[in-house]
Amino acid sequence: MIADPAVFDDEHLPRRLLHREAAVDHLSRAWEPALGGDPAHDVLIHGPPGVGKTALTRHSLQKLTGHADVQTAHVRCLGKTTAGVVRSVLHDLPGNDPSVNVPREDLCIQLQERVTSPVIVVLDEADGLPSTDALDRLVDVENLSSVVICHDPDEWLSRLDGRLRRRLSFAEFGLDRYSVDELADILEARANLGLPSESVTREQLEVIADEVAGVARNGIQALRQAALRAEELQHDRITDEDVSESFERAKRHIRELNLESLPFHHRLLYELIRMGDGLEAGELHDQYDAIADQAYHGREQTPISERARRTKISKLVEYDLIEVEGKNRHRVYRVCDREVVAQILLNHVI
DNA sequence: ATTCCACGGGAATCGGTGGCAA
DNA sequence: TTGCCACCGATTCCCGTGGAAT
Repeated sequence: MIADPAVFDDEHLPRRLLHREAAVDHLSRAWEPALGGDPAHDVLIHGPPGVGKTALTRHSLQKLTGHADVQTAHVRCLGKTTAGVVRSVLHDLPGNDPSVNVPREDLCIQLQERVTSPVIVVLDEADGLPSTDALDRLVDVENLSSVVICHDPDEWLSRLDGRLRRRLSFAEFGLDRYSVDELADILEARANLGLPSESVTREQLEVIADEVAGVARNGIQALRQAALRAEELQHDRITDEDVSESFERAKRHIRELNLESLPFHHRLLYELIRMGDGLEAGELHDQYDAIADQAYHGREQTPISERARRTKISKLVEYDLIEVEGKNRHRVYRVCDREVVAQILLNHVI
């Protein structure tokens, strides 16, 4: 059923971005100076998750670098320190990576030296930065211009000093969620590329677009899951049931990927919570202590303190893997989807 | 009103890595 | 080669907070 799986990857960039013409124009204008070898203008792009901010930027940068001598760096800011951001920019530019123990100030100096012609740096998920210090460092570099991608522009701008705020709000724009029709167009284009012709109807695509409320990323994943289900059940085209089942499957898939990406501590706590099906904090800690020695036996890691467990638990919540009910000592932990299982062996322990 | 208890922020610390100078 | 230093991520320790239980 799926002719080309890559079409449904998060990283896949379509040749043409549908329904983002205005935004593409906006970016081209801001970057126009770079065509003549001058620094581009800074840009602030905002909008809810999954509406194509990153795709838009990557797509437009690709076009730009095709006919202008511009270097680019794409930084995923989430959880990065200032040094981490600068390091990541250096990584994307030509030259060797500085070693891990180079002080922050030296990294900034290296960056100054390395940027001799126009460079555009994308700070993706900039809300994830602890401070705006990283941006301060970047704008200090001559010839370097930035693209800041964030969810809440007001919150972001309020964190900046006047000079930076003016620089960024010069070319600022937001992306909205797609309408059902627009997203259905996007899904149709993907289906044409990745699925055999006529395997999905326009109506089904609209159902998906509607269900995911205009969030392109989720829509594409749902379409993929619908196609996978059709494949498993050997339908020659996607059925309405494949579609209605696809949403839960897409969510589950994302959760499974998230869970597997986490270290052992997290997965062990997750598994305890899953088996407990509604555990109070006290119970959770007791169970952890009871099995810790055996569970960690033969592993590099060692059991962690209660405080550290709380940090892991917050991470599980952040990743939408568990939920918390109640307050204070009566809060209860529960997994969001009991079908999502951590692939660790606990049966011999519990 | 007081006690209890878990949360979560922040500072200190630990362990591993790698450059650099003696 | 060896010792020293700076980095960083992960962890522990300390503690203020706040709502339920007593």
